[in-house]
Amino acid sequence: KIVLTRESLMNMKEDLISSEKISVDLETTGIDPFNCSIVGISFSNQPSKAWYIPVGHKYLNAPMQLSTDEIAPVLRSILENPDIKVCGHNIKFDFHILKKLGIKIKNIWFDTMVASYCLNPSRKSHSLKNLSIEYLNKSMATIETLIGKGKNQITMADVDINSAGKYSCQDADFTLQLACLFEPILVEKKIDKLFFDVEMPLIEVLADMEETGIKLDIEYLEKLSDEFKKEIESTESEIYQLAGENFNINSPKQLSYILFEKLKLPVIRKTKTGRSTDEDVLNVISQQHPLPSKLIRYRELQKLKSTYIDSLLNLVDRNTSRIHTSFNQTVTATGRLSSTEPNLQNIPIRTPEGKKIRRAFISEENCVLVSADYSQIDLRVLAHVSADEALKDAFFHNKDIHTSTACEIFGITPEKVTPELRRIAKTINFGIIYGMSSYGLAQELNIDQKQAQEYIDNYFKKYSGVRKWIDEILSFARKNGYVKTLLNRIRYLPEINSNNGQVRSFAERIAINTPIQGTSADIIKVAMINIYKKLNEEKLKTKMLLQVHDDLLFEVPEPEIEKVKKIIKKEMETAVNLSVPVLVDIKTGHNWRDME
DNA sequence: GCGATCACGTA
DNA sequence: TACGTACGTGATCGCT
Repeated sequence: KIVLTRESLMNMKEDLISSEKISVDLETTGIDPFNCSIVGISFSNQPSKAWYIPVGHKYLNAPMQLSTDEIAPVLRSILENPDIKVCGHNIKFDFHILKKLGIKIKNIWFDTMVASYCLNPSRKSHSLKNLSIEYLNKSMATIETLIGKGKNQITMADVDINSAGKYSCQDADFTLQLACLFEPILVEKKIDKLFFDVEMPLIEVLADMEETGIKLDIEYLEKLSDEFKKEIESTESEIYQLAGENFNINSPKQLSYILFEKLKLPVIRKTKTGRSTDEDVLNVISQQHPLPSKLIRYRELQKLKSTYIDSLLNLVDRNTSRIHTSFNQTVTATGRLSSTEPNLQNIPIRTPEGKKIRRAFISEENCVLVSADYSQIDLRVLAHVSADEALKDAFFHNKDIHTSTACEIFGITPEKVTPELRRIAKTINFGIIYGMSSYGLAQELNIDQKQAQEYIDNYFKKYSGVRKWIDEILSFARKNGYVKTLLNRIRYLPEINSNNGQVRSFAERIAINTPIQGTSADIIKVAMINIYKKLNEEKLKTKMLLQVHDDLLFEVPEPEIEKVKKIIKKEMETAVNLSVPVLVDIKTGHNWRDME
C-alpha cells in the first residue's frame, strides 16, 4: 500500500502500532548513509503485506508526497516504541538515516543480514536477494532494474513511486519473513545467544562509532603529501637513471623486464603469471645492483601516499575534519570486523614513515585519544582453550610470553634469552596459532627445514597441552565438519576431509586458527558493548572511535580521562572469564602516533 | 567497466 | 605440489 495522504498515514500507524514485530526498509539516493537522502520508507507486519511512504521522489509530474517532517512523529511513535520489535536487513544503514531525521530505533530486534552471517559466516553473499531465493524460494527484482547501472544510473528519487513502492514493500515483506524463519534456526543451532546478546547489540555501537568518526589534521596531511611527492619524484628519476630508460614502475610486468631481462638479475621466485618482484625478492637481489633498494623506497612512499594520505584526504568531511569509516559486521569468516572506505584497521605503525600517517589522527580540542589494547590476546585464548599448564603458568606469572617460550624451547634461563632467540620464539608462537609447517617456519626464519622441525618438536614437547588441543580440534573438525569459538560462533569446514592434501591442509590450519582468532573477536565485541552501555549509563561524553581487532580507540574529554580509563580497562579485562588473566594496556595522547 | 593479479598495509 | 590466519586498497592489464 502506498501512503500519500495523512489519512492513509494514520491508517498505517494504527495497523503497525499494535504489532509485536515489524520490519523496516529505507529507499535512499545512495548507499553511503552520510551522503544520501531518504526517498521512501516501507514497513511490513505480516507476510505478503507492506506499506510504502514515498517522501523524496523528485521526477517530473511526481505526485504530492508527505514530507519527512510530517511523517517523523508517526515514525517516532512506531520505531521508538520499546514494545515493537523492529527488524531490518542491514539495519545499521537504516538506523543511520533515521537518526539523521531525529528518529532513534529503540528496539532493534533482528537483522537478517547479521543472522545469515551467524548461521554461516563463510557465505559469499548475505544479500536479501540471495537469502530470499535460498530460504523463501522466491526470486526478487534487483535494484538495477529500477535505477540501471553504470554511468547512466539514476537514483531512487527518479523512480516511479509505484515501482519503487512495490520494490521496497517486497524488501520489507521478505525481511520480516526471513527474520521469523531464522529465529528458531538460531535457537536450534545454539547461536541465539551470540546473535541476540552480542551481534545485535553491537549494531548500535558500530553505528555510533561510524557516525562519530575521527578527526584528521588535514593541513598536516597535505604537507605530508607534498613531502612524499617530492621524494617519490626524485626516487623515480634515480630509478630511470639506473634502469637506463623510463618505464612504469608500478607495473610488475614492466619492472620484471627491467630487472630480469635488461639487468639480468636472478629470478628468486615466480608468481602464477610471471616473476615475483616483491620486497623479499628485492632484498635478495639488492646485493647485486643498486636499483632494488631504490624500488623498495619508492614502493614504500608510493603506497603510503596513494593508499593512505591521498585517499584519506578524499574521504574526510571538510566541514568537521572528521573521517567516517564503515565497520562491516558480516564479512570475515572468523567473526572479526572489517573496515572500509577508508579501511582504518590497517593504518601503518611499523616504519617511521608509516608512523607519520598515524600522527594525522588527532583528538578534538580539550580531548585526548585513549587506546586500549589487549596484551597477547590470541596466545591467552590459546592458553585457555588448550589448558596447557606451561602456557597458563607463564600468563599467571605475567611473564613476557615470547621470552618464556624461548626459555622452554631452548632450555635456558630468561637471562640467557637474546633478542634473536626471543624473535625465533615469537615467530614460533604466532606460527602455532596459524598452523604453520616446518617449511613455513624455515622460510620465515631463514633456516633449514630440519632445524625448523626441531624447534617445533621442542615446542610441542614443552607445550604438550597445545599439541593435545590441536589434535582434538582437528579430530572434532573431521567428525563434525565445523569448529566453534568460545561464544559458539561457528565456521564450517567442508574441505577438512578432502582427498586433495593441499586443500585439506588449508582446512586444518583454519580449524586451528579460527577458534583462537574468533574467540578473541568474541571477547572484544562483548567488551565494546559493555563499555558503550557503561559510558551511556554514566552519561559520559567519551566516544568510542575505532576497533582494530585487539585494540580500541576512544576520544575522551579531559575531565573524564581517569574515570574512563578505569572503565575501559575493567570492562575489557572482564568481558569474558578465561582460565588465564586477561590484560589490557592503556595509552593516551593527542594523536594516534604519540601515545604513552 | 569489470575482474584478476600483484604488491603491501594492519592484527 | 604447496607450504602461516584474517582482511582492504591501489595500480595495472586484459577482457568484455
